[in-house]
Order: sequence, then C-alpha cells, then structure tokens
Amino acid sequence: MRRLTRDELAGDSLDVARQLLGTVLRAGDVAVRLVEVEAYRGFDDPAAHSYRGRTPRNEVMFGPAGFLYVYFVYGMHFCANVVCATDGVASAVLLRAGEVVDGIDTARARRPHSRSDNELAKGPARLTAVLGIDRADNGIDLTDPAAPIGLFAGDPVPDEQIRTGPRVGVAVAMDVPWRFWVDGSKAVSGYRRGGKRRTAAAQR
DNA sequence: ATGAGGATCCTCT
DNA sequence: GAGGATCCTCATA
Repeated sequence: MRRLTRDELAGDSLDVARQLLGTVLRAGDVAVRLVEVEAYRGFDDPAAHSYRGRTPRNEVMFGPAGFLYVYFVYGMHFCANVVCATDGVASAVLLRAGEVVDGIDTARARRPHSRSDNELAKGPARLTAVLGIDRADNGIDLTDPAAPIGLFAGDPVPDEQIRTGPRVGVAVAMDVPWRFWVDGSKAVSGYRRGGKRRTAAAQR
C-alpha cells in the first residue's frame, strides 16, 4: 500500500473530502477504510474550529496539508481530522466513520460495547477509539513514511457511490452539504442536527 | 478566575 | 427520543 502524498492532500477541503473516501487509515495493527467524512473550511465556515482565528488548540489546522489534527470533545472523546489546505488557510476534513479492514481483534477489544463489527468505527470518536488515536497524536505528519499513523491509497470510490448531505451535529451552516459518504456502507453514521442556536423559524 | 458550551457515545424508555 | 457522563477550550472580566 502506498501512502498518500502531501500534494494529494492539499487543496479545497471539499475535493479532498471526496478523495479521502475509500482510503485506508492505519495506526499500528488496526486499519480502517474511510466511508464518511466532513469538510471544514477555514475562515468562512462558522462551523470550523478555525473560524475565529488561530488558537493553541487549532494551531495544526493552520499548518501545511497532510497533518493530523486531533481534538477533545464532550469531556471524553477524541476526533481526528486531516489538514488539507496550505499554509495560512486553515481547512480540514473530519474523519467520521470507516470499516475495519485489519486488526479486527484489537479493534473489538478497544470497543467492547460494539454490538457488531459495522459499529466499531461508526462515528468520529469511535473511529479514533478503534485506532487508539488520542491527544498525543495531534500534529503527526501522515505523509512521513516513519510516522506511526498513515493514510494509504485504496480502491477509488466511483462518483455514483458518493452521497452528500449536511454535516452531523453542527448548529450553524446547516445548509451546506459538506458531508460525504459511501452509499450502502453499513459503517456510515446517522444524521443528527446540532442542538443549540435554533432560531424561532427553525423550531416550527 | 470563571462559566458556558461543545464536529459524541451510551443507556435507558 | 431523551438525558447523563465529563473536562477541555475559549471568551469575558
């Protein structure tokens, strides 16, 4: 298997998101085929962590493409992104779900509550749990052959199998279809709208 | 120094 | 479908 190059991961997050479907993320003996991702783009996307400028947490998003951006949410979960824009413009793709294609025993051991193998990496925090990704992995260069985590080329997903829709769990910019998934995969997570900031119009 | 609010998951009903 | 777990991050003061 071949690692993706920085050139392949650099560009508009919408394009990179599509291209990431079908690729394989490996950490140690566990590998996951990505089937669901979301694009977050820099300064003009109110749902992106980078929207309000550079902070210690989102610093990796402002660096070069091909790096892993890991953040902590809800007091107990980690989510992983691939940085995809070049210096100065912060954009990233959230890795939302995948199918475990290697290291199934380790994956099951890390997700004891999973009722089926389809659920092992069905959701962004489940995906990081299966791969053993946490805060310590923030800022890893996925394109470095020596890096402990890598992103590898897989069988390309045909366009007609790619579906799009609004992003999960965000309460702003709900009109843009920046979530991409592989139609028919049982590892794709369900849609859920964001919980806060509901306007009076949206409630009725 | 403080407080509000999460790019979620799990366990009920 | 609702609620709790749990603590970091950032904005305000």
